[in-house]
Amino acid sequence: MTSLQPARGMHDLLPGDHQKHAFIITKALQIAARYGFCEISTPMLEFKEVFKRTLGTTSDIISKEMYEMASKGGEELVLRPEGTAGVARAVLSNGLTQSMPLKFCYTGPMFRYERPQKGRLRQFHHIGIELFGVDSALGDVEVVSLAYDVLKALHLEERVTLEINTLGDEESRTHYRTQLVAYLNDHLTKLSPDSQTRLTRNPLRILDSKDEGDKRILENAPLLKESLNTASEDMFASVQEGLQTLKIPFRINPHLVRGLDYYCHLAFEFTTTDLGSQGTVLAGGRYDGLTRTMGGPQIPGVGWAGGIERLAMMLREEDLPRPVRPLAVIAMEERFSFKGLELAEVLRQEGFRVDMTYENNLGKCLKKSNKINALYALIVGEEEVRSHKVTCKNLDSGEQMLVPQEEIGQFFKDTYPQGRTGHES
RNA sequence: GCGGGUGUAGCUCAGUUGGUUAGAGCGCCAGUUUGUGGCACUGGAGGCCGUGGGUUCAAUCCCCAUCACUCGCCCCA
Repeated sequence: MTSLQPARGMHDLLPGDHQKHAFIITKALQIAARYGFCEISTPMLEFKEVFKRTLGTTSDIISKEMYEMASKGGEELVLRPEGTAGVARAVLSNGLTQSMPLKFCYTGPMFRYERPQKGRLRQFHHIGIELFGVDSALGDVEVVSLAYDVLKALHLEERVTLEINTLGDEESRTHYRTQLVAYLNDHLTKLSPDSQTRLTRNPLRILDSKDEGDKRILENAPLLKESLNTASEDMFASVQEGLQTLKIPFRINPHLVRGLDYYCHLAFEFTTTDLGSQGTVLAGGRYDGLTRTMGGPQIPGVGWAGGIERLAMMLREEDLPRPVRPLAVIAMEERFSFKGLELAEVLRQEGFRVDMTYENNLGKCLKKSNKINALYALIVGEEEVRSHKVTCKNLDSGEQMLVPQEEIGQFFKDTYPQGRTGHES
């Protein structure tokens, strides 16, 4: 197949969007660092078991959305559909369990074989954090607070709603599941077909149903709240208290359920109405049972993942950092091109962004300089070379002056200090 | 995976109740200006009308299939 299209649900990230992604990632990592989280990377390919054991075989992700392949040695490998299980695996593989707590952040592509839609791709990108080894609500609060700070840094906090819920500990959840299943079984025939299958696979998910008939039945269903044991209740209360202390607005949504098996206690989602049906922009929760399901020791954990594409779609142009305006070098004749390149190199060493204009026609080159939004054009022609100077033209004001070539670095350091991107001083 | 919509120039979109050379705006290139840009004017390039098949004297238009995107469901970030 030689179609010139990318494979379904796979998108090229062109410079415009790439900048948005980079901006989101930079902000998130920066803020994560303030909370003491370190960046790690885990492989995109993992043994299938890593996800199968932990996410639950009934979840859609495991049952139908994984890109699977066999290695030459016959091992079952999959493209990772999410980040948490891989990070947890890395904790165990590398024997990091000795020094808790562990605070990690990560970013990278994830893969799910789903029907693509806006905000739902087959290869998409997550930015996520995981906190291991803290079983108190303090961890939950800190993790949510970190998420909130990231959204604030992206100027998104106003357009997003934080919903939280608790799934309780294992005891509470098991108790509740029995109650709920018993109740729903009485209304089995009136449930939507989707919910009828969910009843056996993942009954808690029915709480989240959008079907009107289901919603009516659920009005009288037993509440998870009533099945919580005191430990679970206290935990949830502390989380709320912590969020209130930090003035993070939230709403309790008793119907909020996470799809993956490893979640317990806190579940939360930041959602938006701006993105159609893919409204969840960042979500996570607590997963105390995860490492044990993997065959390791029991290590409590909380974390979240944000969908970079979804966040990027919400960004407004004015919230993005304005790119630094470059300097444009124009050689009037071909024989002066290397002179121009030499000047460019001096300025690049000083941290300026310098674009060569590549042609030898002044009018054309000035046009090109405008197009790349250059602030100055540096013109090197016969006169300049003879006098060892360079014409520096401000493209906003039209003013221009002759600057001695050996002073060019200092000249721009003085007149255009903001232009020195990435310069280490 | 289920149900609906869309696919015409680089982008946003007209259009043809089936009929010769398929249009606009923006963008791009060139000229007016061979050492001075943005504005303006003039000209130009660029489409197998998503792809494959069918009906027809004739298909960009009708039919079928397929691919991609999109909306809702499902699921999830």
